[in-house]
Amino acid sequence: MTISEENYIKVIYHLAQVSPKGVSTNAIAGTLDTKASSVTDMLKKLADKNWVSYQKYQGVSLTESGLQKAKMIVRKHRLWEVFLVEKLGFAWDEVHEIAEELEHIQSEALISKLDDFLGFPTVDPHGDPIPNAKGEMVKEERIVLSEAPLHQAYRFIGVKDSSAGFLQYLDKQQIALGATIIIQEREDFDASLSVLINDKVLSLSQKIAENLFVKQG
Amino acid sequence: MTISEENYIKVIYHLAQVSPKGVSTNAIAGTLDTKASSVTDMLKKLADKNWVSYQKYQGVSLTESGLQKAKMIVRKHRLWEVFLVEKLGFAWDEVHEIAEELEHIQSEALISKLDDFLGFPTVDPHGDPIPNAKGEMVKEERIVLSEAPLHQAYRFIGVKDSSAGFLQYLDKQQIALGATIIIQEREDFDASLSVLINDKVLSLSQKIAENLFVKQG
DNA sequence: AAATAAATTTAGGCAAATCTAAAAATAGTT
DNA sequence: AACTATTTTTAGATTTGCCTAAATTTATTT
Ligand SMILES: [Mn+2]
Ligand SMILES: [Mn+2]
Ligand SMILES: [Mn+2]
Ligand SMILES: [Mn+2]
Repeated sequence: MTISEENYIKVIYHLAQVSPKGVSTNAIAGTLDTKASSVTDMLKKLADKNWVSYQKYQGVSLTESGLQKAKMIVRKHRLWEVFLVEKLGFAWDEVHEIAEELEHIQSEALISKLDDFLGFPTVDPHGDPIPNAKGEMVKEERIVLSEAPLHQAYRFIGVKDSSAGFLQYLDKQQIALGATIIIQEREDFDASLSVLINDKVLSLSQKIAENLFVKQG
Repeated sequence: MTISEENYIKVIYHLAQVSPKGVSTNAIAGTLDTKASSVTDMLKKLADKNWVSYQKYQGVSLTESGLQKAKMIVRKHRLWEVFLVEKLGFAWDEVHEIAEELEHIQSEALISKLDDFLGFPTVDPHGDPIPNAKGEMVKEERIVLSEAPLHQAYRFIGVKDSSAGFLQYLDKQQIALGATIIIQEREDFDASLSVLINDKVLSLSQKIAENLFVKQG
């Protein structure tokens, strides 16, 4: 499998979370910053190799073997992210691009030993689940803060947007994974929230709140 | 710089250690397991980018900037090898191929943090020196055991051949880096050696002895 | 100094991954 | 239902890295 094929498979996997019926050519092109015609070419190739099922004009979805491939790439990506943050001391907003390269290193033995070295982590630095060697992962029950009821204690367990900009904003506000959040008030006008985060009062715009995953307790 | 270009530059660097006047097209083709005509194509490209100086039929040598590039690739290769052995628990005969891929990961910050994490090692698991961020490395004074005088105490500090086969042979004989070696006798007939390694008697063929780097003391 | 052998380069081609421009299919809108 | 806009695919090129076969240059023998 080439690096390019792997990148396509992974993008289709991620986009399929939102569009389970079929991922569009344009959506893939947008994510990979390439042209729709290039995507069409690649989809034919991926279909030939039986990693996606594809019918002209109808979008694609991963086959069982494509799904398995995708999960292994995601597994590698997230394990490397844990390594970069936990062992090398990178900040959580610095690791994505590097992991984007590291995820393509082939060796099975390497990933298995890395997993062991890291203590078999179940989530990456952004709160995303890490598939195990079989592709299984626990999908933690989680909701976005913007839709959570008031006056309940939540724990901040993941980000929806993991762009450097957003992560740096959270750093600046000292909002870190694991923080306790209680919504005190939701403004009718702009849906912004007044929250208590680790006992400090903060105001969060709707844009921010809908990118924070929380769970009860 | 593409992965292919990096592989060529690194091979030219290694071959130049043995042929400082100029590396031949065939030597490169042999090492990279590719055809001479492909090498010629690439040499033109590398010359255009000023990483090698190349004249038809006369072989190539690295330019100053090519040499610097080569050292950085070697640096990455050897640092990753240290990581794989010291942190992940790979054996010294298992790491070369994996490092062959890892050496192409781009991030400067990654290598700098990895170097720090590993405690700024100066040699890799095979005893080869690791260039620092500026490309400087200490070249330890060393000789091959096959040419060393009798009855002196040497320390085993590196291998000339670092193929898995040779390394596994050394493992089997329990000859590890750092071992003390004293030559007791050299056979006239086949130049084989009778040696004392960590106080155990062993017989080494010339083929073995000429692939062991040692230093006095 | 020829003749032969070996090394190297050139010529022409191929596959992967991309692009632009044009054509075709689908979706949305009067 | 017909028209328009959007999405997607096709056609034709380009670049990179590689190949085979043939030509050329350099090295080695007679
Ligand atoms: Mn990637
Ligand atoms: Mn992540
Ligand atoms: Mn390599
Ligand atoms: Mn090594």
